[in-house]
Amino acid sequence: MRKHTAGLRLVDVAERAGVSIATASRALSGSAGVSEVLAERVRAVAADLGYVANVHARSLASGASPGVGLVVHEIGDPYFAEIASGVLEVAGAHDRMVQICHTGRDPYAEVAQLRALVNARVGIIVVAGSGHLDRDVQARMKVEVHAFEAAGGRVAVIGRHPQLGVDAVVPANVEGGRAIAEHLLGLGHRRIAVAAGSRRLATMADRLTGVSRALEAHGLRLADLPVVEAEFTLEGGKEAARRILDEHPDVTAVLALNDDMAVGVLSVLRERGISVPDDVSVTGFDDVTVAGHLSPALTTVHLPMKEMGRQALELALLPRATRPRRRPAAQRLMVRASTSRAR
Amino acid sequence: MRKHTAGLRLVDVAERAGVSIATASRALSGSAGVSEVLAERVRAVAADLGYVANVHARSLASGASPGVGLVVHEIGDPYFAEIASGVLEVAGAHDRMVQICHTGRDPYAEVAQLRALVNARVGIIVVAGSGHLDRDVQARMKVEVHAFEAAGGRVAVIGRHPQLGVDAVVPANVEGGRAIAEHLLGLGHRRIAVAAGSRRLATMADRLTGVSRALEAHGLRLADLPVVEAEFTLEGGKEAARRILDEHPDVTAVLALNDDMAVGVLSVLRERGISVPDDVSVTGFDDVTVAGHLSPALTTVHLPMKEMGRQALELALLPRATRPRRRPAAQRLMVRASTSRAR
DNA sequence: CTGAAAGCGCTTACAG
DNA sequence: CTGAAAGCGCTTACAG
Repeated sequence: MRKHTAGLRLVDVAERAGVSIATASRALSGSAGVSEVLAERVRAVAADLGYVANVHARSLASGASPGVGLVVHEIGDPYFAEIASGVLEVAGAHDRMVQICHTGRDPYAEVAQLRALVNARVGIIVVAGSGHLDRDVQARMKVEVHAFEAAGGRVAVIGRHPQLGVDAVVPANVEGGRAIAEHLLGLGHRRIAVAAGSRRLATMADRLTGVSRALEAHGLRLADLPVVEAEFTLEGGKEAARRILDEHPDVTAVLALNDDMAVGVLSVLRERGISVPDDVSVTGFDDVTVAGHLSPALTTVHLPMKEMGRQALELALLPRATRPRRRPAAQRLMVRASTSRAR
Repeated sequence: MRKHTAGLRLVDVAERAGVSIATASRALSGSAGVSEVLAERVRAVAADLGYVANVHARSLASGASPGVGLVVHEIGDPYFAEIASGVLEVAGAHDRMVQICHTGRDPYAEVAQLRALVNARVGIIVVAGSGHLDRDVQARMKVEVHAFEAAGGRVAVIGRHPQLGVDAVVPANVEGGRAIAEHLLGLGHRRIAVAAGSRRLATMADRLTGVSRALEAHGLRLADLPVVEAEFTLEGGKEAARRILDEHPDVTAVLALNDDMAVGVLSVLRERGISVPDDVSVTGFDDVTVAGHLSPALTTVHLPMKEMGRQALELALLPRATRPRRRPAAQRLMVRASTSRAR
């Protein structure tokens, strides 16, 4: 904890400008009811002195806070780092600070972080992690979010959050899943294994739904394919790949449901001397910046993460609408070097 | 801005516990001078009610703030994202929120962000961006930092910040530069081009110093090599690579001074059909998570970014020492597939 | 050990 | 349009 020594206070600029602190306050916050002459004088004095209002005093007195809270699963992940970049960009343009929280992919940690943010009295919260399909998690999220909104807070989420009823930026996960699966099917792959994250995540469920639809269009069923669940990370991808290769050595393609996992898959394949794409094709999802520079360059589904971050904060900056807003984020199939015709 | 409706206040728990708010406050903050019986009763009531103190009121009254500010160049960069991950981890363990700021690599923006953080009344600031060699920038940084420290704030930096005199985590940039250059020289490379970021950054200067020393040990001089400056990013790497190839088509190795740039270099080389490492060897610096999974896997210098983030915050969490503390962070040469004997 | 009271630095009805 | 004053929700000397 830090002790402030007394800095410059509103009284100081008020005195110097020869007005009351009430007038000074109004002039500085730009509220109506001050003559332009006085307002201008006060502002000049403040600028001259380098005065900046104490956020805590201001927030306490007004009950309003300019802070924005950002909840991510793991900031070290490129997916979230790129989203955060977009959020920071917009926050900067609006002179707002962003407080960021990790959840470590634990849905209950997410609820706890949400509460911490509410307690920190931020005015806006952006939740970048995927929604969860677990009823209990949903219910808890809902409690926090509604309490926050009831108190005047604004929240926007990235991804589908069932039942939450807040403004959302929703990436085309279903379409992306379908597109990437179509791509593999079109190349003649039938023995496809899926490296997936937790199926309890809405994002995961949606991507799998897309994959399933593509399969059905080809007379196949997702249930007949090995779908290996692991952590939604590079390490998780490795683990999934090992299980896939051990249990289903005849697969011709591994469809990983995010790029991190795909990188892990590529890594295990390389270790085992299995050539990509000659022996096995591999795909990812997200198209993080490095995806096109991997070995081999990764065929994946592009999602505009940074733009999604920007849009989410922009939504949250808007006053609340009567019905939750929904901004779709388009996907785009990126065919690169990690896929080829089935052998 | 958000309007709070009245939440639970300290009075509420004090009343319910049958004590004064003074006692309640002391019990909850764990300060001495309350009987254990009362303290326990108050804590039980607070927990029961789900009471959490209003940070703004607390900060205003006590003059102390638990917030930590983190300044990075660009959170979308894996280097900074990984550092941020370490910072968030430690912050979480200490129940502190972190406010994060972008500088977009503009040193003056860095100074401005620092000031914003000071105004936001955080108690701790971690500066993750490299120090700058420009005198004017240094002086301004120093002013902000000292004002902050004088007011009781704690700051730690990552990287060398000349003249700043604060606790620092200092990566072995000189040694790393020397190691990576040694590696190339050992492979017989002599016509080496350097893809560098701004030489005004201390990090860059240090890495170049290391390179220079290695060269001298082989009777060469950095001044005789093409050192191309560009942005310290993937795009900058591309630009540098183009200039290097156009102006010095005979180089046998490109030594990029961070991984982002190296990725850009690899990308341009691929475009032009130049084989790595057969025609040209390429090296990076930092060893971001994906470096080992690039095409080809990148020979680079490993720096423990996440650990550096952790250590920086841990330093800042310590009370100020009489002399600034210095935690070195070791480098490690990672030889992978992007380098081979000079042709 | 406990409490009444002042004070942190602002904002905002309420008067004028 | 302007100002005196109350109040936001805490902490912390100061008394007892």
